[in-house]
Amino acid sequence: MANIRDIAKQADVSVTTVSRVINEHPYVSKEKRQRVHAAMAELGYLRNQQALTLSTGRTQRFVVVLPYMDHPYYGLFVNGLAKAALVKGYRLVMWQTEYKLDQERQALDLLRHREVDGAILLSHAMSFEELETYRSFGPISVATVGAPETISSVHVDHYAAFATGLQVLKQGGYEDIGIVLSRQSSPSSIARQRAYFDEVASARERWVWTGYLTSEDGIRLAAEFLQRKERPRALFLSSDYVALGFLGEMHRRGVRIPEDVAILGFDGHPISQAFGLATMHAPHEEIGRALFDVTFDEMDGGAVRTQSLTVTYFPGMTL
Amino acid sequence: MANIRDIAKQADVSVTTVSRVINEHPYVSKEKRQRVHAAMAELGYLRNQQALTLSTGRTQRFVVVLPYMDHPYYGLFVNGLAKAALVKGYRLVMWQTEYKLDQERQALDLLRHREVDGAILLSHAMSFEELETYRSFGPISVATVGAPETISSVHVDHYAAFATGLQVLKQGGYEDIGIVLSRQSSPSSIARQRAYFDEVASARERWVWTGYLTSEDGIRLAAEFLQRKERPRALFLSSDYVALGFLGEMHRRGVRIPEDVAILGFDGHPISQAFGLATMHAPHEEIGRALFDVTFDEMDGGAVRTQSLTVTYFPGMTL
DNA sequence: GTACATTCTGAAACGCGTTTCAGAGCAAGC
DNA sequence: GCTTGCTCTGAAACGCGTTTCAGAATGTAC
Repeated sequence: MANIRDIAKQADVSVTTVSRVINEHPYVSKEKRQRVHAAMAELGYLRNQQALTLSTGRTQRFVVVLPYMDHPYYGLFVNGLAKAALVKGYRLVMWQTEYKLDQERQALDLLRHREVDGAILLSHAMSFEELETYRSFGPISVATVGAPETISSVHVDHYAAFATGLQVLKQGGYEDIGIVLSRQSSPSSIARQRAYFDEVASARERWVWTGYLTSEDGIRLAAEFLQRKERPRALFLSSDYVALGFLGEMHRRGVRIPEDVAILGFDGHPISQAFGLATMHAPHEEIGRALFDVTFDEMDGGAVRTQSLTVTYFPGMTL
Repeated sequence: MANIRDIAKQADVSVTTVSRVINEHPYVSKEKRQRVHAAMAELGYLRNQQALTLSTGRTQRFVVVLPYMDHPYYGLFVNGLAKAALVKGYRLVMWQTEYKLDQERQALDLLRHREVDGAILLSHAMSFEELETYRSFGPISVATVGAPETISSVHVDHYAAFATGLQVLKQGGYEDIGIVLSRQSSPSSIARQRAYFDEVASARERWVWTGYLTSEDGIRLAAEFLQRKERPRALFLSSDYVALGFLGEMHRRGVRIPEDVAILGFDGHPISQAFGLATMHAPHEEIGRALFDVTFDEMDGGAVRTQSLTVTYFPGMTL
């Protein structure tokens, strides 16, 4: 493995000159430039990224923190992140946390130890107070709501999104509406529930289901839903995968959708289209892209930004 | 940001001693050890991972190469990879290629430039001959079949898996069977098609559909399938997501499954269960885990390994 | 008392590219 | 002819932790 000093010796120039050639600095004579190029070709020179990183203090990496790698929901964001990272020549280090605090801390320690230039959290269990303690080590951006002003955020306006979805249901003639949320105490769930109570007259505490994340949870929900004596006429589920699990299981049990119960999903996964699931399409890929860009800009002294994106209703046959 | 030399000065010892304390080398007197610990605490010392990497030549990172981040199929592998990486304190750098050769080359250049210690390819367009040229820069493992003996491989035995699936269909009384594959020229597709021609008497070239990867492709397939005058009685699809897209769209069009056409999927995604899709469950997470381990072991002088895992039939209501 | 082993310590070199600084050579401007 | 400014060059320092090597101090064995 030839290094920059070997090249210098071979081309009979200084290491400085070699470095200048590599970085296309103008002040190198044509002749020496050629000698250096020849030497690099001859010895098969490859720049050592580690040394570069140590020298410049830039790793060209961001850590992406997310609870589950195998939930398609995060794939949408990561796709956007990856595309934006490619443009800027950045690498993404993925960190799966399963919402465990020590895992989130480990991920953020990458920032403290200068292993990455910034951190992007798609979802997190950590409080913003604690998250802020890492802020001095580099830019931090989140896809969640409620971030303090030191932390950039690009997110769906969950309150507005849920309000819109509920209006769609109301306009469809549904009055008794239940909602299905993911983690009970997450800021997004809180905003969604707030919209529910504000928007729906018949809203009741017991028609709020929490703790549903996956299609398996959707299957479980179907059983639980049918056990209730009194049931809402429509369900607004905060995840397409839960909605699809619910839909499939209801179907299997011979329950008609939307005649017996109407459902509206959330996210806009491609697979939802196949089953005619009505859903609120959220721009997750776009958020991923924007999260990367804001983190990148902040690294170069850009301002902390908060951006709130809106969702669009995608009609389907389930309501 | 205090460095090791600052600590040395503060504790009035040499940098060597500080390094020894950090690495828990036994030959440090109790007293100096305490002084060093005190100095580290006082100055808030954090070890610079970059310097460590430059010095040891180990990055503690692998690059994971995959075509699409947002296809749930890869999530299954990555989940296994992430779990194994966590155990060994390794980081995963994700590289999305969209099957573009230049992207795959860029990813492997990380290996050449010593930005990562190894490369794990979940799927790739690159030939094994070209892939082998990167082998001298570090361990390379693939989840695909047909790797040369210098490259580790952990994969599903696609021939056996497809043969088993076809036998399941035959035992179900289906004689006219069609197959739906992903990329036409991929080694796995070739093995699958081979199993098809070997196993099914009525196998015909025109009942092989190729180029179907996503649920959207599955929707498209439904339309194409119904346009055919002559049709097989059963379809074996090499991806659950294609199968689900197909299933949903057929349903929408009023085609009965399995009465009009039976379907068998492949992968064993959780969502398939919700729709009662019969499928061949492949141990993708397990493969991810094994891929990490084999790459890791190879880095420490372990042997190149080839491991072939089998799939299991998961019954459903679609055949 | 001598020989050898063990424990402890630190200076210096190493991994490798970038950056700063000082200086030389040469051309243009007055 | 002299000053100013640009072009070009390289030595040395820097980022920071690890490792090698030499040496000192102390303990144990015969």
